[in-house]
Amino acid sequence: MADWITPGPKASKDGLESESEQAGADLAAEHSDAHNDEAAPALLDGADSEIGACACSACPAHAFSLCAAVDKMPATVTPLATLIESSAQTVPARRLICHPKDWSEFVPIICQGWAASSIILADGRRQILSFLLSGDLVSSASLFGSISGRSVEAITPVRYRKFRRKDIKALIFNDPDLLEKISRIWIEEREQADQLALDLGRRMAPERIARLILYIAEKLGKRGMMTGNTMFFPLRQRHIADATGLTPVHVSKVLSDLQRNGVVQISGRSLTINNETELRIVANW
Amino acid sequence: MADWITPGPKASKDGLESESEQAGADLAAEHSDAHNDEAAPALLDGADSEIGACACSACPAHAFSLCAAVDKMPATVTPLATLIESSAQTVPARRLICHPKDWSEFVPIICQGWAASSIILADGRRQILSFLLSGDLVSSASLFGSISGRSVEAITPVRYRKFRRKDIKALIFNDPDLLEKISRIWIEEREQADQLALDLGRRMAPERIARLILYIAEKLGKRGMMTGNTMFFPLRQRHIADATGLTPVHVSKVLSDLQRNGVVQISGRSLTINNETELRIVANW
DNA sequence: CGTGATATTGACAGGTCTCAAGACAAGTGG
DNA sequence: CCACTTGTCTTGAGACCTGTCAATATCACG
Repeated sequence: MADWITPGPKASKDGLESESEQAGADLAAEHSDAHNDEAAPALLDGADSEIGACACSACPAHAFSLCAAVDKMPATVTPLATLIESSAQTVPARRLICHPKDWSEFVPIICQGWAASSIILADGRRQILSFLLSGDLVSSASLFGSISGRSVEAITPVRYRKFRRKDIKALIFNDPDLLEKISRIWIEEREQADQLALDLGRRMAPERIARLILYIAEKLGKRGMMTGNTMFFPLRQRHIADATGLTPVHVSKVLSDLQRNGVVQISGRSLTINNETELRIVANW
Repeated sequence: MADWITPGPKASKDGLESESEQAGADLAAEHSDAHNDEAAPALLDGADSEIGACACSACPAHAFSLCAAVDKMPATVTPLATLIESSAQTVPARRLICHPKDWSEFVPIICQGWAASSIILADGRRQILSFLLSGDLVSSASLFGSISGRSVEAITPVRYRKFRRKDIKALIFNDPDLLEKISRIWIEEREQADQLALDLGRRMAPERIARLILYIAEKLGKRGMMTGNTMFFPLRQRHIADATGLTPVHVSKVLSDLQRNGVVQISGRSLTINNETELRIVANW
């Protein structure tokens, strides 16, 4: 054995194995609905109705996502029914939406709720690569080929769809407009991956956390999901830790600092940016 | 000011501003040539000859890269001459190939030598996102739109080309085979970006460095640029530091450990993996 | 021989991790 | 209604990994 190398940090023992529902899951759903009140409530409970009609027209992120293009597609090209593995499925919080080995044929798209895409090592270390909101693909790369080793976990209760990659791919290759749109998503995704590497490699803990908050606020803002400086914020400190390469304990200390100094305020599952200027200074943004 | 936050680490003072040639640049070129002896030497000095003929046919990474497709393209689609901004250019080591604001119109491709693609902050902190070898694009995303804030720096003397994005893009959109090939590059790139985030966020220094060495060895192996367990290794410890999110001082200590324990051996600009099993244990690979 | 870049080494400091204990909220079963 | 569990958050003490600073050596180069 390599006993002269320094041992790695112990993996967090907060496993994913528990199937019990988390506290606050209902609150999360409620809050999420409050922000997406244009979604037809009928679609939420009767998940398996209407295979033919794409529910994406009710998706708040309609304009950003692939669903829009699928929606506009004349059914003559490919019958829509074959594009959709099943109608939207709903899973409770903390459930895995995609297992690391589950990428062979289908591409999931988040319809509603928050999810996290991450890599999990055998020893339990985990790195969250991105948070997914309504209309988000896990990665645009997943449209073209199976990506391995990625897990997708629901943070709030999540409604999602799975598309058959083969069909989606054919659709994209035959539609220059769609391809153009995908390539823009691709560039944006690449940009975000680069920034993540920069954050993890070269920034201190308060900087990383402040940037994560600002990034999420911006993302929510684009979807009209900010009310003033307040946003629905279902992330556990463990999620923040796994996204920023820190430990939950340290995240707690940094967030306490931020709140003690009146920069942000977190209560329940909502976060308010009280002093955006200061937050940007901390974030070096 | 935010005097209650912990200050960030001082940026490394090893700036890029110096224009003097580094020691060992010629050695690097020599060595590189030794590994790429199938490249016609005439192309190396007479860089501006033969605009019409694509020199990529001599590129050792021919099969991996976009150049192959461009090469096969019938000239009737787009005259090759218009695809190429200028014939291959050669820059000495430590020169910037692409400035952060220089991505408006052209896409660089490395023909020969080693380069590093990185993000550099105003305070000097730098994160290397990838090392580029012959045939490598900086990022496949750059084919579709300008990416901002990325710098590309020559590590050895580098020969490269710039393609006009508009033309390349048209080429790709009209050739399904090429698009398929690009999408495979994309997936691979995404995979590597994910692994980088995992490395930076969740691995210890020896793990990161060992993985970097193994990754480079694998990359060189695919190009037939390994001789046994020995490879040309022009990276300065500063490059390793900037790629792994560490400081040059700490990289030196970890590498010293690795060499003291007979895992690897570095002399001059070449690196030998003496004990691959042990290196993989350290790398957790 | 002075200069600049690089690499090595040691002492020290500091950011983050580990471990532990406790508080709190929510759900469960008695 | 009350124990009990589970998950989350907070706080403190101490350890450790890595960064900072400094001195020195080497090498290439002009």
